[in-house]
Amino acid sequence: MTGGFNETQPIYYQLVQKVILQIVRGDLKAGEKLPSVREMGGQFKVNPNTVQRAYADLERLNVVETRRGLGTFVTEDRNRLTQLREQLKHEKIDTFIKDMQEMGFNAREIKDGLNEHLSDN
Amino acid sequence: MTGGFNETQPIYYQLVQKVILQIVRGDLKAGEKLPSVREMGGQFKVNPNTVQRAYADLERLNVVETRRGLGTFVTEDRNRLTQLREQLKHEKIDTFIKDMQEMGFNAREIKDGLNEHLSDN
Amino acid sequence: MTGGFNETQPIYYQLVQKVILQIVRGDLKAGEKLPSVREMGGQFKVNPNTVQRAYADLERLNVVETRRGLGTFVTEDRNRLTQLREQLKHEKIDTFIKDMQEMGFNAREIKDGLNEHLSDN
Amino acid sequence: MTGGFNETQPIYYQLVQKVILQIVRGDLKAGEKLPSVREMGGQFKVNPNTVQRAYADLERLNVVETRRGLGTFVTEDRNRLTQLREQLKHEKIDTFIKDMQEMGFNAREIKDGLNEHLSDN
DNA sequence: GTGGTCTAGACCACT
DNA sequence: GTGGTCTAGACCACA
Repeated sequence: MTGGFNETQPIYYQLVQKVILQIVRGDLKAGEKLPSVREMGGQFKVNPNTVQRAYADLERLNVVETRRGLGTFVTEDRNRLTQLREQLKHEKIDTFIKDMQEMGFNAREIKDGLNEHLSDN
Repeated sequence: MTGGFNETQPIYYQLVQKVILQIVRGDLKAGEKLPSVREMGGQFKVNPNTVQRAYADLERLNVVETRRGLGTFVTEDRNRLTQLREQLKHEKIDTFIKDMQEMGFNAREIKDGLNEHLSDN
Repeated sequence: MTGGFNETQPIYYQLVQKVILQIVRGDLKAGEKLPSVREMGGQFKVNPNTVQRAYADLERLNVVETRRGLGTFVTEDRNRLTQLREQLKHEKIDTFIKDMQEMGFNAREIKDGLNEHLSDN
Repeated sequence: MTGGFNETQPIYYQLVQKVILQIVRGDLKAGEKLPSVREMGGQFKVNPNTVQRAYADLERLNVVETRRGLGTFVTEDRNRLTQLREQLKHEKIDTFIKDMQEMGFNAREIKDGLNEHLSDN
């Protein structure tokens, strides 16, 4: 609504996903500082409280750490970060396979379909 | 996905997906009658208004037809149904590949990851 | 500040503790409905959003469940509830012992001290 | 305790507790000099103002004395120190018993639970 | 009426 | 300036 956000998911949750994606891609590295809640709020035309909520969720996931008066930082725990990447990869693949099988496609069709699309690029 | 979030998708949208899935799987065949709005409302403990909205969306997608006084039926247009199946397959695969690439995985890793998971079964 | 709350702990957290205590005592039983966020907000002279935050935390702890449009309920999972009671008991005892030992008291002194106080009642 | 909350206690208060603990344990003896405000500030990565406030509280409790130009010292009043130890012991035990009883445990359960944990060591 | 999300604006502790 | 908490008030989907 406000700044290029999808409608059905809550904004704070989209922010969570966005940051996780940046970390998994390596755009945000271990120990790196995230924008302040006010900065990111301005950037995405969103209330700082909404960003705050996203950061709180990220902290709950042990993906970021906040240091009082200093800011919010990607965790220094590199194990957590590689674990996160693997976890997301497996989840993504699992739900993809499950969805395809639910639609009635077998392993052969899934692989072939994937190969077609990958050679498109 | 990663945390304990409520399902954020609107219920009517979940119903749309559910019906489409049943059609694609062949559980609901061309011309077959869908449960009435009330029936399905009772079955899923959902307000009939919500079911109504889902059926309206399905009609907009040319997947079902409503016949006044008779009920709602899967379209007789079998081309539309096979087309639907192909369309969903391609969409699913496309977004899967896009998501994986966004996370920084290349074609090789995607294929390998998929093969691992498929051989699990 | 507003309604009989301790100063150093955030209000939402005090609410979390309060509800957990009521559950552990058995004042709130499995499946029982909690007051609505607006009700409890009025009762404790606190903003409904603050209550909302407390309820969200309780849900994260698998202690309550919310049902859309219906309200917030103590979980039906009785195992979780007895587990919670045991967990709190052990945590309480552990930190008590740890604190006493840090202050330089040995097991004998801790037991004796406790017995004195218990016979006071 | 039960969830992943930030430490909500003010830092100055944590310092007060820390010093009192050292005194009660005997790590800091009657008349002994405490680290200067700056030293302790550096040691715990805390603003000297915060340490200052902690020392002021300790002085109010008649646990330390500040001598201008010399520094801050544990009181020479040994009676005050033994009294402090007893006082803390009783407070600790009292609130422990009160908390356990609030959670619905009776004297028997409290004693038994304590004995289990003490024999663990 | 019920919970869920969001905004605007405020105050606090800490650096 | 930074995150953390809280309020007041609004809108939404759901029952």
